[in-house]
Amino acid sequence: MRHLKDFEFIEGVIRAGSIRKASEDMNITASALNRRINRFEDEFGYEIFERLPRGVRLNPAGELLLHHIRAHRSDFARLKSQVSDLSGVRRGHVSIACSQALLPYFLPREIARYRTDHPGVTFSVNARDRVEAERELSEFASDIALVFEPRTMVDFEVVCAIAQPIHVVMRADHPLAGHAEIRLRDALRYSHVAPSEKFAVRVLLETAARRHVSTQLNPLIESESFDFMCHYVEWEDMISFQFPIGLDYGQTPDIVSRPLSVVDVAPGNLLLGQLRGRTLPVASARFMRELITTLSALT
Amino acid sequence: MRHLKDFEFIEGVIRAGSIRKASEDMNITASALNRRINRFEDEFGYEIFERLPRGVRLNPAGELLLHHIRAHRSDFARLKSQVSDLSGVRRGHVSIACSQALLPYFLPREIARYRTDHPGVTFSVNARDRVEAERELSEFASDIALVFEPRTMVDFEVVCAIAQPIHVVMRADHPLAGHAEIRLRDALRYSHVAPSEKFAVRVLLETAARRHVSTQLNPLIESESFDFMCHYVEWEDMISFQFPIGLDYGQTPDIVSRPLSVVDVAPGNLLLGQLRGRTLPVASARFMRELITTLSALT
DNA sequence: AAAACCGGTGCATAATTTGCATCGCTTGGA
DNA sequence: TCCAAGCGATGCAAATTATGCACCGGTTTT
Repeated sequence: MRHLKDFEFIEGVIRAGSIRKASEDMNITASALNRRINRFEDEFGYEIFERLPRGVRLNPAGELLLHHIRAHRSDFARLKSQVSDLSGVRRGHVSIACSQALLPYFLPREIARYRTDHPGVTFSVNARDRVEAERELSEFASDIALVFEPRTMVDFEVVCAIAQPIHVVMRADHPLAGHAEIRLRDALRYSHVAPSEKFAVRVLLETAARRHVSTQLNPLIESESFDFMCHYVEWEDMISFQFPIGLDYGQTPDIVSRPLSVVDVAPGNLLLGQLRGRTLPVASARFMRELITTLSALT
Repeated sequence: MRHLKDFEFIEGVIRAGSIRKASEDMNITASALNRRINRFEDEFGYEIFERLPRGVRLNPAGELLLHHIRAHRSDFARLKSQVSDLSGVRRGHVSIACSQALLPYFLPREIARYRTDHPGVTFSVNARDRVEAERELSEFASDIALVFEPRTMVDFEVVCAIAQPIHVVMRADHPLAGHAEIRLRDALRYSHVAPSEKFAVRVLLETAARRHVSTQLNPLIESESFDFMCHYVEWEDMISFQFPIGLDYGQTPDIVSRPLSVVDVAPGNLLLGQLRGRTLPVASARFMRELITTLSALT
């Protein structure tokens, strides 16, 4: 696409950090690339790079331009997908940044169902924590985010929210398995594994535990992988924590989950969101609509 | 701006309706222009024009592209105004489509006040009816619309709404001037002028009148100019109708206005709006914020 | 003090774009 | 029915523009 050439070169220079390095990456001489950059700045009316002794760096105007470039590129992709939709082709791409809990059961099921109707639509799905997810949205690297309790919310437009109480995951023969609902102080008496503070589960548990001096988290094992933690309890008699949407009901009979009492621990909010004010590509918008339907039915 | 060249040519062709005509307008040969269009369609992957015997016309894909072009151009202008804002220059342009009622008093006062703080900001202000206003927004021809009761609302995002009861405008010695509030059936007993059905005032009056068989509008004079109508009552003893925001309180002592009873006639909604989902240029966004403040204080 | 990078520039060359002439086609009026 | 007018497409040479190469002056690193 001809009119995006300059933008591509600019992004290349940003990535490489210097015009010379970028020129090697992009099959062009440094002098030609240099002239393109200079010409663009001339026409644009403002410098977008600071010239440093060891290369170049975006100045504030350049940061704004970079955001514009990304927005424009994504807009153009959306335009193309709209146009190809006109010609009856059901194509497109959906990129999702999500919490780990959605990876094993929820999203595979949703995506597979969606793809039976839209086999031409491709997906990229990546686990991101709540900070990364928002950054990806604002860089147009992901269309849709589905995360628990995103931390900063300026660019994150919440499209749908559902509450998920934290569940205790344990072997079926665990003493707590008899309860329909588990009190936090009971749970914490047993050996437990827990995720790091990066994750909403841990934050919610700590917040709840701090309400009473007697309750306190003492995870014997910390991990960043919920997959690991939930499987660990199969091998050593411990309890783990996870949101129910990340649990596979009835698939593994020797592992069970029971909700923590919401009296003790506030439920986590699973938030479906996108970049504020952005119009999503058709495929993403359609898939998001499906997600909203499914999530709404969960409550 | 180099990367917009193709877009400019495409818009030129759309305007002219044929490549040859457009080529005359734009200092280029028909053959060169033809090749640019063809090359663009090649790279874009889809035809955007239907070739007709007497010229070319946009196909549906082209319509989408046109919207993208307009959005991109406006985005780029916004980017520039953001960048010039960085360098401390308070510049920019605000374009407004509004109902007639706002032209004589409200907007001049608002704009003048705004410009004392931002002397670098320029304005364009045009009277548009409620259908035209929305079209201008969606074509990026105006940033802000301020109209009574816009008819179709798909692309119109309401940012602020205030209710305005219709006022009766008359000479100070008119019998009705003694009432603090006027009943519709009383008003319609007197000779009156009225705007055409294009205007919200007329629609609201007709709707109200239809509630009783006895009340009926019989305008002796119809006009599309509220300015004309409100001044006419100075010369012949009639009554006219207008929203209070279009009236100049206390400036002309021999002309007075009194509200129609809201029991009889529903108030008109003055709606401040923009194109749905659009991020306005900085200057427009700031001015809109001012408008919201002023309008909110009116209620 | 020298080597390694960096962005910028003059100049010849390569690549692209343009203008001109012309083709084939459809349409509207004599 | 035919012909002129208007349209988009295209081959080819000229003009314009971008590129590559060699090199400059500067700063940082060694």
